[in-house]
Amino acid sequence: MLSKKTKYGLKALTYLASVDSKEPIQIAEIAKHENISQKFLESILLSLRRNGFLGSKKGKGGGYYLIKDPSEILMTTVMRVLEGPIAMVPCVSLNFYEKCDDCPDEHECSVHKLMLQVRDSALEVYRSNTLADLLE
Amino acid sequence: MLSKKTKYGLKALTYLASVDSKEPIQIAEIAKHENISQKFLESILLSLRRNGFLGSKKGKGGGYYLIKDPSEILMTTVMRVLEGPIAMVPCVSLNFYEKCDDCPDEHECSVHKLMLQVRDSALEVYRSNTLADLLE
DNA sequence: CCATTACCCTATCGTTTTTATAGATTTTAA
DNA sequence: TTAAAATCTATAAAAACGATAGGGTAATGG
Repeated sequence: MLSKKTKYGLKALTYLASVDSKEPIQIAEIAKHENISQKFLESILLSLRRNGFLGSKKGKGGGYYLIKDPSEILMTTVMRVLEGPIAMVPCVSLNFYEKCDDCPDEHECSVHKLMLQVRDSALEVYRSNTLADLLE
Repeated sequence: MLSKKTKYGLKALTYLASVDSKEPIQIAEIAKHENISQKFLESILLSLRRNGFLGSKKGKGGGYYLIKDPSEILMTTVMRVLEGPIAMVPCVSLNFYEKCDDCPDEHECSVHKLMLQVRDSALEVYRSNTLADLLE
């Protein structure tokens, strides 16, 4: 299951991209427009800022804004920041690899074999989609 | 993340297919061979039986056995029974559809759009793999 | 009858997710 | 300089879920 964090994060990014304004957009506006808990969204936007997707401005007239062009924001990086590993099992993860403690040999493991294919197919989707692609 | 239930279930199915015996295999043997908690495996095998993948025999010499040929066991059906929906979001699920309560219109939703592609790509993998394919 | 093994129900523990609460800090506008 | 508007920070509560254990019941074979 996709976490709400990721879902809300994607929606917020999409909204910011659709508004296409250089002016910062306030959290409250995004939350209202996307039916999201404002406080929850607050922490999501914060992590998106820390990871280089968003810029922010404090005080009156402040808010969040996209730092890069939507066509340069790949879904692979967004997903990894919001959702974590793209692989369904750590032993097939490119960026979050971890050995299974119950598996003596990965190369003999049927689960490994299947999940490798699933990872690759998901990766291809994320790689071929930017934020701009989700807009229209 | 893939749940351990699914992981263990797949491993158990693979083991039963690899043994290729008409004789029932005991839970304890599967659990030991795959390093799985026996009690947990118990409930997993039970649900696999209830869903038509396995047969069982009680008492001395009892155990579980495959009811169909491994080449006829599609990963789509296995995954749906063990893991649930293949889609990451209910609003793009074929077998477990549910409307999002925060989304006024699915067709306008960027998350929907992306997750539709992810679902289709995963589906293609699961459809093209049977239990027999995981064996070798 | 007795040992073995699957079946079934329930409780528990731990983790993660989601949301809520409360305030601190920074910036801007007047 | 002051007040308001907004982001930032920390905490924790609540809910959901995952994984596992315990103990008893039912069937089966010898």
